Amino acid sequence: MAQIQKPSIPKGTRDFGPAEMAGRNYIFDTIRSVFKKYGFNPLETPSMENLSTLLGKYGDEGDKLLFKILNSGDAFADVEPSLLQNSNALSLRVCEKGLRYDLTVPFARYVVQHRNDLAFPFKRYQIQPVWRADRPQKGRYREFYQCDVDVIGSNSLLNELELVQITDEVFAKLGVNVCIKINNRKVLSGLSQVIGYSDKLVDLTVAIDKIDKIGLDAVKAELAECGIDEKGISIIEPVLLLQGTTAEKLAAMKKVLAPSPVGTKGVEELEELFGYIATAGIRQDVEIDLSLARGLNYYTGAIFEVKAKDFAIGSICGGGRYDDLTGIFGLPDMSGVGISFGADRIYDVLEGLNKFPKDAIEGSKVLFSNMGSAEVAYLLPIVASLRAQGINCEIYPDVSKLKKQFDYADKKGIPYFIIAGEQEIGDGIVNLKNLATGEQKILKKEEIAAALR
RNA sequence: GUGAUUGUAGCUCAGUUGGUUAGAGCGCCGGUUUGUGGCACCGGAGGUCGUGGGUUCGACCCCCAUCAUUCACCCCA
Repeated sequence: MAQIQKPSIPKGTRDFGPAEMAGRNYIFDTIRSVFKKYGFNPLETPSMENLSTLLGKYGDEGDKLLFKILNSGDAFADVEPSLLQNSNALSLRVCEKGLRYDLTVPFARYVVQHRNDLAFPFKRYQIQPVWRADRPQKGRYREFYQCDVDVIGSNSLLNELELVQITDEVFAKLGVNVCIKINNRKVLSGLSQVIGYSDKLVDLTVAIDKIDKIGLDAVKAELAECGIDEKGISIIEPVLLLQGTTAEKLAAMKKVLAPSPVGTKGVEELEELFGYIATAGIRQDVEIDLSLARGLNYYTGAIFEVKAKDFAIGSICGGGRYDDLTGIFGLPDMSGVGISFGADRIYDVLEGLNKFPKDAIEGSKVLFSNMGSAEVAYLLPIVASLRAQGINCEIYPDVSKLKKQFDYADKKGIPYFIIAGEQEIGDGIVNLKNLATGEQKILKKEEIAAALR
């Protein structure tokens, strides 16, 4: 034992034992049930995609975080020696596949490939793991699950509303208070136009996204570093500091963005969406957050982010509208919008706030003792009959001391234990013990099922 | 990719200016109780102190390297 290296799993990956799986399935089931309720259908795509499908969709930063898969066979067979100096070019030469980085891009690829078979607007949900070669830390894993809902082929902002409703309902069911933050990329574009730096949109969004973390002054410094002049910064500043009601925020933004048609469109979209939201009876907090930018390159309209109010772990959902994602794959004019629930972070939130229901583990209801072959023969038909009635139960497989069998039941959290030895067999009965109270009952075979309900 | 942090029993951790057989709690196994668990008491197994070098009469402790861990930044679920 000491000689052998302890086995391990790769950095940023995890095993999920029975206890974790109970919690995870509770989350997946809850989310899935809401997705279905809104008319979304399931989709699964392969773990790996062609690298060409993935590259360039997530920005430079995202490209670096892609897990690439070495070609099978002798991948390096015909590699020119000069390539060995350039790891970037080399990796493209020897890897033609990569692990999926999110579920949205594979979804867009799927839609383009199957465009003739789909009914549009196409609504699908997808719950699968994704992989990112990030350095792991709290709430960040290299393999984690996303639960995506997307509608593609409709420009209506009712779709955005539906995503807000879904988010609202999911977190109501999970018992978590969240804040749903909404922004619009067009507003950000408009902002960059208004200050005369429409080419600096990405720098602008990256900088103002940080305002919560590093503060106004640091953001201004970063903007200046990007080459934006004082006049531009002074135009942006009041917008970043917007306070008050949604209506007040919208009015102020409208004013600033008036010179920009795109920006004005963005404000109008926000207005319309918040108009819907006001009438939809949303219970969770929903607010406009201009500092919300989101790095993913493909968003063009609404942007969503959800944070837990009572637990610090970064965002637990993110999404937005993308007008051109399918265009990259050769199908233009197909706008989509979606949101992704981060199941692993939601798990951490539920655990941190102690919000998992107590009965999440659906293990055996009763354990049957094993006191020998005659006793087992007597019990097996009873076991089978309970199972036929939908009661989870098991029989201890080895003949051993009752202490050991009791311990086993305790550890697995099985609430009842049935003892049947010579005495019981003779009388055609069974001894049912409630392990929590210690109470014991003598029951006829037919009475067992009723006693367990 | 950048900056830190930690690495001693299955788990959580002690280990005094470097000194002989490296400790505790929990867990595990056995016994008190050969058909009645949780409690209690008694006993036991289990570690080449992450790995590889170096300094030293002597290293868990100091130095270097390496791997792993955790956290923060970047970015994100």
